Amino acid sequence: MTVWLNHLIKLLSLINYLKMSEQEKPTEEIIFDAAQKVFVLKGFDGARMQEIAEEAGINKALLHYYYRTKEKLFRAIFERVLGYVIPKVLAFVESDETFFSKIEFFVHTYVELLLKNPYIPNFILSELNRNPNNIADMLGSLIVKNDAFAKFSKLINTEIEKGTIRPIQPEHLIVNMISLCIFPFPARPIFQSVFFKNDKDKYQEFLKTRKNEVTSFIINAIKAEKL
Amino acid sequence: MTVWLNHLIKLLSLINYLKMSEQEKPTEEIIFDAAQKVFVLKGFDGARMQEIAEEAGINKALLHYYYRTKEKLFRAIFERVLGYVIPKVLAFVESDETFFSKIEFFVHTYVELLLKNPYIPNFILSELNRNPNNIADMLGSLIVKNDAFAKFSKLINTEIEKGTIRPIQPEHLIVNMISLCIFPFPARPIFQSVFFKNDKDKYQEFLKTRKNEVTSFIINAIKAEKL
DNA sequence: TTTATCTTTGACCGTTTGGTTAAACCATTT
DNA sequence: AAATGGTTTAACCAAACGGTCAAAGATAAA
Repeated sequence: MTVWLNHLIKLLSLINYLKMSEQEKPTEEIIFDAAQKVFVLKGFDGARMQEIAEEAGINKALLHYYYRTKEKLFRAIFERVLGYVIPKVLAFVESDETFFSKIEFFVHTYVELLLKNPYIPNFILSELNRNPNNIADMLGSLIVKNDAFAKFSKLINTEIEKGTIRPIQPEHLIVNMISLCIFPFPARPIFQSVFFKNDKDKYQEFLKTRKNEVTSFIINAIKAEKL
Repeated sequence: MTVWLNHLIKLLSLINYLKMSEQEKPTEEIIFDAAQKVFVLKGFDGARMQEIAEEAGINKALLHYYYRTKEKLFRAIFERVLGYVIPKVLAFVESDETFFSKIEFFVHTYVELLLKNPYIPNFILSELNRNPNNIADMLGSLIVKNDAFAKFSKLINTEIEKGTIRPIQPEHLIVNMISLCIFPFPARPIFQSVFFKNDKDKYQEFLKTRKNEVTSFIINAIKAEKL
């Protein structure tokens, strides 16, 4: 009888847990999401612990209970964002068969990622400015570990030898690719107002068309001239 | 005799003024330069009025005597920076004879400008994030007034008709040109650590080589294929 | 029911922040 | 030499900030 009751209690507890994991996120995650929202929008200096607490619907003291300081909370958010973004972007090296389709894959995944998370570039850039050394090292280890750059570098040199693309320093090519993908997002307010009379939808449409435009721009820039 | 003395006094006063304008800048300018230095490096939220005062070697109250609030001081700096940067960049439209040399002119002046003022992009981007509407309007009026975009747009379409370049939407081309020039500067800490093992000099050299690399990258990307 | 542990809160603290004020300073004018 | 008006300062202020604390609530075990 007691055993039976015990099982029942455990079952009820399990049901309750499943309910919770659907509706009531654990506090730690609520805080995390709220903090990400505020930090990404306002940067470290502009964000207020009070605002994060309100966004999470909790007391300010509870923030410090889970993440002791503002700096630690920010660091956790920053690492989470990087951990989410970087693998997605590096995947292109292992992706398709031909070199040009790899480039297409890269541009498309990058731009689509930023269409869903348009504030991430500004978030990373402003933190880069606030604290260049720490972050650069952190990023570096994440990327170097994957060895994506070395792989891509080899790919490029192979294509140059094959004669499919003109000679270009791998660093230049990848910096160009990244610049073309990212920059229109943090610079959105300028381009949107100058080119599209501040029409939000038109700029959104413009960003979508860039997926194909930038791809062919890059390929045209590097492909070898026909003899 | 009195007249003679008067002249002498005025002459001495003039000498004194010339001396001053060489060595002792007027306080207002000292403040301005100090504020620019601090704001550009730390952004609006990160900058402290106390720090600006110390940088200028004056009392904090004197800041408020000349520029009543932090917001007003920042705005003055921001307008000055924009007023310095934008005309230099727009000059390319009126510059050389051929279309391709215009592009070369644009890239070279832009990159050289940023080599001298590498923190300006981050400064503008972070302010863009903090206050998109105001600034975008301000930028817009500065550029629209000059009508540079319309002129460049016409130039592009002419070249397309002539068949010297492949069809491309002017907005895409100019966004690409700007992205390629600017982005490596605010993203410096990443690229420098990932590609150059944090070697400052090597990255500086890399940025210099971009002047030619980016120019030919763009031209290759848009020039029409030979039949 | 009691006990022990984890979670949550309101009230509070010391510091820093942007901004003010009244008085001192200083060069001209009268 | 006295008055004037712009400049500079030390001292000060209220508000906002990140962070702490003791106590109340909740939860599950003994």
